[in-house]
Amino acid sequence: MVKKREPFPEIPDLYQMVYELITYIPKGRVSTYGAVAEALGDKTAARAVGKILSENSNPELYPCYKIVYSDGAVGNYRLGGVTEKSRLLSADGIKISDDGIIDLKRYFFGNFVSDKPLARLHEYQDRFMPEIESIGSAIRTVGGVDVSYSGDSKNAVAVYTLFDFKMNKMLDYTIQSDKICFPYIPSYLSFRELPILSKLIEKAELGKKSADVVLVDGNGLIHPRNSGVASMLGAVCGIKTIGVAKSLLCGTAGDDNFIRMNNKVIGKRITKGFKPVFVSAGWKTDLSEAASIVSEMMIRRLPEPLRMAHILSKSLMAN
DNA sequence: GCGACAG
DNA sequence: ATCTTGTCGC
Repeated sequence: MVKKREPFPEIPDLYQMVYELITYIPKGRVSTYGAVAEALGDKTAARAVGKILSENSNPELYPCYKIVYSDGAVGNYRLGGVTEKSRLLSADGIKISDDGIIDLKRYFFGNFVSDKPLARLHEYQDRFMPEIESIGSAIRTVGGVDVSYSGDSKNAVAVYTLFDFKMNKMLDYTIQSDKICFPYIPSYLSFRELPILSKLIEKAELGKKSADVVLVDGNGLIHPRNSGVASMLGAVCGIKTIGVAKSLLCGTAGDDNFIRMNNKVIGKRITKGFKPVFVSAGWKTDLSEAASIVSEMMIRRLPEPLRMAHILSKSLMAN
């Protein structure tokens, strides 16, 4: 099994797929957010399905009122709330009990035809193997990349800061804006942010503003399939990366601050008087040097390259 | 019932 | 990450 440098998989248009899938729910039946997510290939995307349906711009064509909670509760509806959603369902002949529950045994439809694109991405992550090794030569510069989103989450600005490692001072930065076409789904962050981030890295390299190693706002090895955005970004761009996350995606922090999953160390919790951050090796770095680089550059909670990238991208997005 | 699965 | 149409398990 080839574990690296496979071509990056095609990123599906989940928005369009969700809208099309729900048109196949027969009249008088309902489905659930989880069932639609399963048709996409991963039930954990249920919440993303909800978010996508909440942005439905054509309720005449796409009957999102037919999607209810997994316990049979009617659930939310942007255009008129639960009252309107219940009215539409009743008009289809669906009985709703006094406590607002639909009998899913009777009305449920889940037999969607789909090629399950998320399952394909999941498999790609399963095959992906991060290269973990020592950085080797001395670090002179460290970069930080972060992405900020517009209110509707359709556009984003990413910033790559270039820092002098020893001085912990910013030397330069690079900006990239882009449309965002993939929703946020836990453990699938790569597919949302890699397009904009890889463009950003390329632009920084062309401008001679790239660093020896790049801190990424997200995880590397701390990931259910050890395939966080930091690792994938490193592999795609051929750069050394380190993951720095503000909350723990998976695994458990021990008293020794190491994060373990299935008895393997996948990262480290770093606490320097602030709320902790969770560091993991991304691509062609290892945990101990990752932790020491991050720790040395922490004046505040986030290491300076990331803190500045965050501040810059947020302020640029505002304008 | 409440909290969790990066951003 | 913004500004909230989920689901499951502890």
